[in-house]
Amino acid sequence: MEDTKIPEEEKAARSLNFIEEIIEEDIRTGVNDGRVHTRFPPEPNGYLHIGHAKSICLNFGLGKKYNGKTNLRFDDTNPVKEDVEYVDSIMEDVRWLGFDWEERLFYASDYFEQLYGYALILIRKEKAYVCDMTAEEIGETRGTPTRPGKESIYRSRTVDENLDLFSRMRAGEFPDGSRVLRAKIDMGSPNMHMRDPVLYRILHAHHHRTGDQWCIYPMYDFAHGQSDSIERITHSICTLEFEVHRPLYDWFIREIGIYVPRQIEFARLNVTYTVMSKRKLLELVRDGNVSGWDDPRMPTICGLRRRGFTPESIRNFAETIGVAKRDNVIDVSLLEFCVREDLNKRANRLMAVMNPMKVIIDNYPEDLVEEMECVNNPEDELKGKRKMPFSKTLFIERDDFMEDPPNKFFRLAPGREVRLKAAYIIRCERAVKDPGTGEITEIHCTYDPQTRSGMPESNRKVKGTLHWVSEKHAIKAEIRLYDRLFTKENPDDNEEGKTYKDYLNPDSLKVITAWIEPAVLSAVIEPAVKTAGYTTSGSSAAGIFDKYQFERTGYFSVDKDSTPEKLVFNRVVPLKDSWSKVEKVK
RNA sequence: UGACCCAUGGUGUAACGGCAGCACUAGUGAUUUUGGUUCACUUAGCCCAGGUUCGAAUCCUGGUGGGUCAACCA
Repeated sequence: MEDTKIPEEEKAARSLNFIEEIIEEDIRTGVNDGRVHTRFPPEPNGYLHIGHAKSICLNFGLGKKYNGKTNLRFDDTNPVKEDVEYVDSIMEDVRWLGFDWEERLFYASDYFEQLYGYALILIRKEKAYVCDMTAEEIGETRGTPTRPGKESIYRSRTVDENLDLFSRMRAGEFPDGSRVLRAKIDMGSPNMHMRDPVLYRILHAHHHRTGDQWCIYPMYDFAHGQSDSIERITHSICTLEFEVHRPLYDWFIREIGIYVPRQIEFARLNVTYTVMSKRKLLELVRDGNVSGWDDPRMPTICGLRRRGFTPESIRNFAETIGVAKRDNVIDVSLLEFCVREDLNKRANRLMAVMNPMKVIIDNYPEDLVEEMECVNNPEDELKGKRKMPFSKTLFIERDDFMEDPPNKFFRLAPGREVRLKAAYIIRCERAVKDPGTGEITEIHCTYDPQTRSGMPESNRKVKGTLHWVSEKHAIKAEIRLYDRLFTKENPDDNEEGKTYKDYLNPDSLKVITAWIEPAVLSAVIEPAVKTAGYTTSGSSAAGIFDKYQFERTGYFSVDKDSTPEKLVFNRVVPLKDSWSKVEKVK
């Protein structure tokens, strides 16, 4: 049996994604002397989202796997859209995900002078020229995907004239939009990107790093590949929409005559019930549909962090979804699975009642308080135990009682027995109703003193086990119950005249007050709320971001809005609930 | 009606010309002091048509379907 199993495992271990295959082939054939060097190249014009996380895990993961390096490089060639606010948040997010670029933090703007030199090379080779057409004219003469473009009348300028004009562009002699530097390639190319693309535009704008040093800025195509080359990147991994740019990427490298990196494209991530485009995410923030970039309903990394996702769960998610070239939409339930899987083994349990129903134990002494011992985490003995006060008046969930229950209902009902977890078996004697509304106000039960947890009698078979809190000991806390932001699997797939906003889920946030066992105070208040200064960094403020499983309910994370007076929890994800399915069937 | 890319259960991803596997989801059952976890099982797949081959998910050709590209954005 063993010898059939081993090859199977080896086979599985050898199962590579197409990028790893390319890399291993390159290593095998000695390309770049077997060196592997990747980079993650965000533009600092927005917050990172789960799609970027896929790219981060991919790039840094490859660097690690093949004993190589991974750079963080900000693609900051458009000063009008970029800002240090984004630079900072991006670095925080990458670090939080667990990756380290070491001393290799770079900016495309570091290379502006070098890039300018490369442009000069192309001009001298008669491969680039200054064009005086307006943006509109350039657009009109570019043609369409099915129709070739027309050559610019400035295409035939002499090298000297181009050199002169380009240096004067740099010197600031011309207003924005008056001239550009263009590559001289092929206006008839079936690939639009090869139709004399713009290399430099005039932009009298303040840059977050170079200040007012420059008034001409390179375009993405002219900056990205060359930056890769300068950094000796071996495998430049980007998303599919850049596939059509690759001939241009290669053209620049070849014509300038510099180190040759290789661009490889993969399919970007999509997730059900959310949107991923920076524009739409920005709109949601700007229009107040969410509270900010880090709203726990957002697919942003800071949103997921605040929601209570762990870096491990996101890394595992990225690993599980794989990498390929076909378009894909990942079921959000896989993300939820990944965080449950992680939190199940690390989150301590606590009892919390979300929707309280008063239970009075009629035969329990009036003022007695017993300390019940609870296991903190059944998956991890090392997490130890805690004490929980038990008294005559308790709260259980309203949902855990039914006056006239169906067959499959395993919880409390008149005449039925149920176990209070870590405490006693109780029996429901009667329910008291408000004579006016008919609403049940309290339930009277009796307990069996011989069934305290640990006693021999406690092993008696009962159908259900409930969580509970002692009324006078419970701590009130605000709980934010989050659900998916959209009601539609693909909000971008909108019918007649609707937009993605028409599918916003009105119930994506419900705020309630819950009653939590007092252990939550020592667990949370002490380290968290008493710690001065909360930050969103996730590392500096112990307590904030701490995660618990509220028994039978879900996983919850301490929100940064918590104060010494009021605890706030975010629901990361509910527990799987096979009872709700049974209920739905009927 | 151009160029390029893609096509395997509901979703995602394997297979390197030799029995289509894994994960999520869904369903069934067992265990359980969480209707959680864990465990077992079930349903369900190679876009179509030709060709090459002893043998095709895999190679070739042609369809079909989907995606990308016409910012002085990245």
